[in-house]
Amino acid sequence: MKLRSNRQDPDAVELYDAVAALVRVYQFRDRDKICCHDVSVTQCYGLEALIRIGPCTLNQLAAELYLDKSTASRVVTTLERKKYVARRDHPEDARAAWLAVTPSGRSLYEAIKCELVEEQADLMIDLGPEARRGATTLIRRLTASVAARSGVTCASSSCAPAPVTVG
Amino acid sequence: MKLRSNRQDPDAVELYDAVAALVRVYQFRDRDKICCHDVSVTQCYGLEALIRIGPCTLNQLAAELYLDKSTASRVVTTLERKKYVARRDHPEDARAAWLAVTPSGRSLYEAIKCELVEEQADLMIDLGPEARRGATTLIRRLTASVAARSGVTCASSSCAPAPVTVG
DNA sequence: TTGATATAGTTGGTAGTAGCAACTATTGAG
DNA sequence: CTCAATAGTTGCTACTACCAACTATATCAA
Repeated sequence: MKLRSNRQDPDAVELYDAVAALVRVYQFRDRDKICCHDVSVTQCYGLEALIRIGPCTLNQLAAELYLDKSTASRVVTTLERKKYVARRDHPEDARAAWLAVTPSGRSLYEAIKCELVEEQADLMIDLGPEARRGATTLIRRLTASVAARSGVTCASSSCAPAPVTVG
Repeated sequence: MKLRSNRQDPDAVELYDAVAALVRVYQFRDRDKICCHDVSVTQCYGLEALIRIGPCTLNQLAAELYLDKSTASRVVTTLERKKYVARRDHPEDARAAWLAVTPSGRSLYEAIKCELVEEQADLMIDLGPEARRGATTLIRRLTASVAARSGVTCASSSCAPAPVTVG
């Protein structure tokens, strides 16, 4: 593990600033677009996760969304009330729920995604062709790196009592 | 304006998926790290904005954060209660507030940023040297593109009354 | 089988996020 | 001076998020 220094890696500072700005502006865009429909951003993420991983239990969904199970439960409750998700009995475990997107949930998500992708296409016009390729690859790699480190809830270098983590 | 088509640009779909994943995983990381300190993610963004643009009015802050002024007001109220921000009288307009970060607010933000940048440095280890350069540039360009289009709250191609979406 | 323990999910409680609408105070224009 | 516009605050509603406590079911062990 790298020692903490007052003088930080300038590349890291730049990348932090860049990603922070991107995340903020995307959060806003998502709020702006997604909330025009019947759902909030979190609800839309929930729908997306359920479509991506298929029918699953609440705990699986919560893990997928990096949320507490109680929060996930309430998100599902709202989506259920709006008829976009159905809670059924789990075939093998009577304790567990079996969450599935309804047809109307699927088509809502398709509509939202369609609009967002179209926006994306519009703004890629400003990017050169080789940049388009590179951007996706880089962002994926970055995401993978963050995700790989994020399993460790609060035990990493920062927050916790005892850092002493791996390299 | 481009016509909506059933067959969407595959590059755009890829980039949308990649950025969506990045945003989600960053939101989680931010929650995880920032909330170990005394503030929420939104409060931290508020602090960051105030430091970045300097003392300003509430409306300016709200615009910077893409938030409604009422939400911004409450965020400031919380930051004020925690002694990280001070509300003073505006020198020229008696209606307006003059928001300034306190020394303790500044040092809290520095500490948080320091940790996040360090994380960033850690995960850049997984990126090749040329990728590091490229990533920042691309993400900046992408952010600028999104931001440029985001002034248009709900008047763009999307949100409007009648989507007539695809199958 | 029964009892201890673990797991899946829900619910209560608290704090914060977010927008709209209504309101107060102040400014600025005519 | 009066009226419209603007800056901020507050009431309201819905949702997000966590922890802790709880119910029901499952699983392991004796």
